[in-house]
Amino acid sequence: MGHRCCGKQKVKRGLWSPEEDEKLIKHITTRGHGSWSSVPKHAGLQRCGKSCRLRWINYLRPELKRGSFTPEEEQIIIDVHRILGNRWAQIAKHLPGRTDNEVKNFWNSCIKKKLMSQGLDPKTHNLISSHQRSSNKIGGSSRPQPHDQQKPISVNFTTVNSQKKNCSAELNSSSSPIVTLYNAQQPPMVQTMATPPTHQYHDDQNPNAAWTSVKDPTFHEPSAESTLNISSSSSSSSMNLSVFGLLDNSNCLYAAGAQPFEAPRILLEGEQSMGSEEVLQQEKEKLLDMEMIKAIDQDMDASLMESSSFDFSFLESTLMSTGVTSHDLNSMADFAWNY
DNA sequence: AATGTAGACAACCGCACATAA
DNA sequence: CTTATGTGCGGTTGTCTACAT
Repeated sequence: MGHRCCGKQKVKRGLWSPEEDEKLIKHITTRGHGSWSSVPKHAGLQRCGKSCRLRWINYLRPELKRGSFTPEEEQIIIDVHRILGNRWAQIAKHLPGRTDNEVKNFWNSCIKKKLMSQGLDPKTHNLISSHQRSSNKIGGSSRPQPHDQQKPISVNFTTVNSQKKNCSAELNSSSSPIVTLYNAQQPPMVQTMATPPTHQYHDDQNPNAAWTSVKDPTFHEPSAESTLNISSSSSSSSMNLSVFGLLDNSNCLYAAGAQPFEAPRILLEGEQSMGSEEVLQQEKEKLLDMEMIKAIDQDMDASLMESSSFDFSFLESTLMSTGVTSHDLNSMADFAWNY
């Protein structure tokens, strides 16, 4: 039987036998994989190189962590997915010992359903309108959601229990922030959250140490004045500008590949113009943002706003280099506004 | 007990990209 | 510059198992 990637050779397909596994492990541990296409020949396997590579990466590698996902891992997957979308390989990099395939399967079989049962679109992490849900049959449930027509809406990730025995990674009420989400059909709005975001920390020196959730010290309680409406004509992009630092705290919207665009600054009632020190501080922050945007710009073309063509791995490395880790993404993505 | 169904996971397929010839 | 080859990735399909009818 032929195989597309191996041409004429007849190769075995389907599940791997323990004997095949043994051969592959023996070969790779003693000689390394080198060129994957030559592995089957040298290891005495009737498989294609691609299949050997996949088997090794997804199943046989010694550093792989087996077993159910922990609640912390699940939270990381949700957080990173909110930013990166279906970039499973990138998401898996945040979870040592997990493979992209494993993450993808876990997402499709478990997390996706949880989100949908909460009325959230697993693609955008936004609330699904009742119309969308009934027409798309998302979640398979027609249970009406009282908040469908509202925005913004606070959704607590702790409300849904696992329906399957294997979904061991329950969302943890103590570590899950209340996230403010917006109906994608409504004009975007930036609003502070009802509760402070939490950051999760982990002792890098001690991999076995438990994750701890800490309230974001920079969080300020919402005030009536802090709600800000932003209108836009763009309708297709789902990019979260706040995540990218494209919108800074002085209403400065940064366009890709262009100089920052200073939106008209309207003083709120009772607000006083800033002193020179405040201005300096804001300029400093703006510069930091610009540094990051400049770095991103180097790797982005004019189609930045098409999320499909955006280099997320570069963004990630940029975020990392500025000290932002995946565990900080909770608070970053909490101000999700999509259009 | 037999059959159907859904979920979990493993594996495959096709495409895109990088690099060497 | 073009072509061939290898690798990585995301989407999809296949298989096994547990549970329901």
